[in-house]
Amino acid sequence: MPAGPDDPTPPADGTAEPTAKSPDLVTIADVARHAGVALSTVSYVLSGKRAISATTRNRVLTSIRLLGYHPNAGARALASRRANVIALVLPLRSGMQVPVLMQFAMAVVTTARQFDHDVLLVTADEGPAGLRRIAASAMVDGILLMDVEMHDLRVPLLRELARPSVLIGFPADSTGLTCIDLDFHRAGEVCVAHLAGLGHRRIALLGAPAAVYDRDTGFAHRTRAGVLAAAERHGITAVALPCPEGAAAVRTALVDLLARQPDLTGLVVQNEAAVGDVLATLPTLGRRVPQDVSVVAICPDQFAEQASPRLTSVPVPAEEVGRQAVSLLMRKLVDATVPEATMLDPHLTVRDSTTAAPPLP
Amino acid sequence: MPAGPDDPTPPADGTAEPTAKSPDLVTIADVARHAGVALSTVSYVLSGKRAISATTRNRVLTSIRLLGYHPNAGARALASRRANVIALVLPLRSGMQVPVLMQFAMAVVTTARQFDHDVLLVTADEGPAGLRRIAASAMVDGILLMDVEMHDLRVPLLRELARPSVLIGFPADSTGLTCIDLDFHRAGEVCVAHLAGLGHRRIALLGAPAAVYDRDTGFAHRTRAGVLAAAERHGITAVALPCPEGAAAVRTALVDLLARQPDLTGLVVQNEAAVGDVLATLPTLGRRVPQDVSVVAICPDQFAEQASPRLTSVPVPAEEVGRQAVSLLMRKLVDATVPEATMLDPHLTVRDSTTAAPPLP
DNA sequence: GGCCAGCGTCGAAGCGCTTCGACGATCCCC
DNA sequence: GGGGATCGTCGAAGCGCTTCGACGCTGGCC
Repeated sequence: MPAGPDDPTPPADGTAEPTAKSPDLVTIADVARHAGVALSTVSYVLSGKRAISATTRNRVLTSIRLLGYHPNAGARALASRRANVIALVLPLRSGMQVPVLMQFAMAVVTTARQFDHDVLLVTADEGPAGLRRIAASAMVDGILLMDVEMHDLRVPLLRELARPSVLIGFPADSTGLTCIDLDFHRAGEVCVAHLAGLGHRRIALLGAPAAVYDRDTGFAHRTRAGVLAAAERHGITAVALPCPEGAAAVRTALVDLLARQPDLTGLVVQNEAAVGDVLATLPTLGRRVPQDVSVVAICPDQFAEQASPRLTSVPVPAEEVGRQAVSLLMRKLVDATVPEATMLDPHLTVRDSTTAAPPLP
Repeated sequence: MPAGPDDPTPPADGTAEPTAKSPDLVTIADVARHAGVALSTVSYVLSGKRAISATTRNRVLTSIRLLGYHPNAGARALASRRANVIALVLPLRSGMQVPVLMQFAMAVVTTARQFDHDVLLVTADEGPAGLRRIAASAMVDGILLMDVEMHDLRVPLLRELARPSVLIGFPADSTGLTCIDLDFHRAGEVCVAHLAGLGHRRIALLGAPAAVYDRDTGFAHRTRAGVLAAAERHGITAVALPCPEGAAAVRTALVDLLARQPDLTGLVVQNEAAVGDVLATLPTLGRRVPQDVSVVAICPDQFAEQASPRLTSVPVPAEEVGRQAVSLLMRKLVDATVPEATMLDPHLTVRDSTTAAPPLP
């Protein structure tokens, strides 16, 4: 038991038996009494909002430790009008983008804790009403919204909500909002530039499943736009197709694609759930990777490393986005002004799945 | 004027149209005044803890709607000693089991909302101290703990914590605790029984990555025990190996396995992240699935359906576990007694990856 | 030596809600 | 027709904390 995990200083006192069963029953009043100071003094020790002499502070801190005091969150929220909790709104549908989502969520929780905040998990299926409830009940101080669509119903609500929020992803109109994301337009361009630099002249983008485009999800559209723009600029031809998930569906999609573009030599894949199957299927269609077809993926590094061959990729920096999103939100909570738009630069890592274009037949 | 962002103007009574934007400023007192009843009456309308005449109730409800009233969560928690929030403790490490985790988390949130509770997301990296903090601060009414290890430090803490909890997974000693999980021992047995029934005499289990066994994670050990026990009972030989993730690592593992067991015809795979690669690699090692080797997976249905060939599998019923875990916790919150152990029955779905054993050479 | 500044501490007033006991009105039954 | 049982409503007392104004001290300065 003395293996206390992050207890600043465990029971300093030989005999003390503060472990007592009594759970949340120790209040600030108990601490004050035990330390022989006023209740408000304990509060000021905890918040640091007024100067307290070192002597008093130590006495209070000792009592706190001895009694195992933890401030009651509800009372604190009520009195201070700060819950020290932020909401993280995730899309309900599981399946798509899951590992990235998870990485992101974990980064959010970890970072929030560093700011002494907790995270309330909210699913998108409650829609705008859910946001309103969470905000109006003063349950959270701020809101982090993921998987924002271009024409998201929740966006106008957020604007009027009078609670700070940060969006992951960009809606069509982001004025007055704080948004952050990877710069997917540039990510698309970077992939194409890499392929073009290797001499590829006919390429394709295999993107998210069709449903994601239909839902008007920003990142998918932006990547496609980036790919097509860069292709035009480099004077190479590119087609962009959605890409389903599941080995069989991927095969069908590839067969289709190769029928349309038999002399295709470069592929950009933005679908982490499908990229493994793409790699496994291409050889069975007579296309070795990278000798016949070079593949660039937009996916988490972890996937790219584990694939075979290891994938040249532009990683989605989920952790970085999570961290920065929380930081932005925290700055807004203490009402610093923050930039409206933060676009993270894409970085392409060259691995084994791309090489110089084969000589023209 | 009603556009005032956080104008403390209370409904001036009479003619005032308090619909205003003012966010969390409408309190139960405003509602009471607007409806012309006592504050406590509004509270009783909301909680239903005392009879209220239909007339009064409707008047109050109308006022609530008109004013856009939402109870302040902090005040409610303070007064009622119930936060209406449960904690969901997830393992920090992303990567492993991610889609199952996500499915599970979503089911938890959705179910909790049906019970009018919200979910606080906690990562395991704060360890026991984090649990203690969450519980002692009365921030949550109950705790859901995932990814329990056999000898989990948090388990003894939970026992003494005086806050209801439900564990997903079984620690070595689960007395006094409420636990729920798929019955992995039987899941292992069911897989073996299926293969044995098809005439397979030499099989193997490819399990979780070695780290998971080293961490003493219950489900991995239990499945292995179930597989080995059933194999013995059926008089067939079985070996159990951990299975790494990533296409290249999977290939190595398979090559090893086939070197050790060249006449192997049945495979149980309990590693959703690797099963795709297993299927893709076996043919390249001269083993067609299912003609030469039958494969049964323990993985989410979604994976099994999308694989090629479609996998005979025992699904991990993540949603069901999530739902039931929340239900158990809710029952404990109103202090009903609940069963200590809930083991969900495994169900094997036959698809295209298993078939009768090839004739002996 | 007396005065004015902090400094450190205290007491009390809420924050918005739940809940308990009280108290008129009804209603029913004998 | 009167007495006791509801029924519906109200007022007030907290829940545990933050924060504001007040106040006694100490110390530097003229």
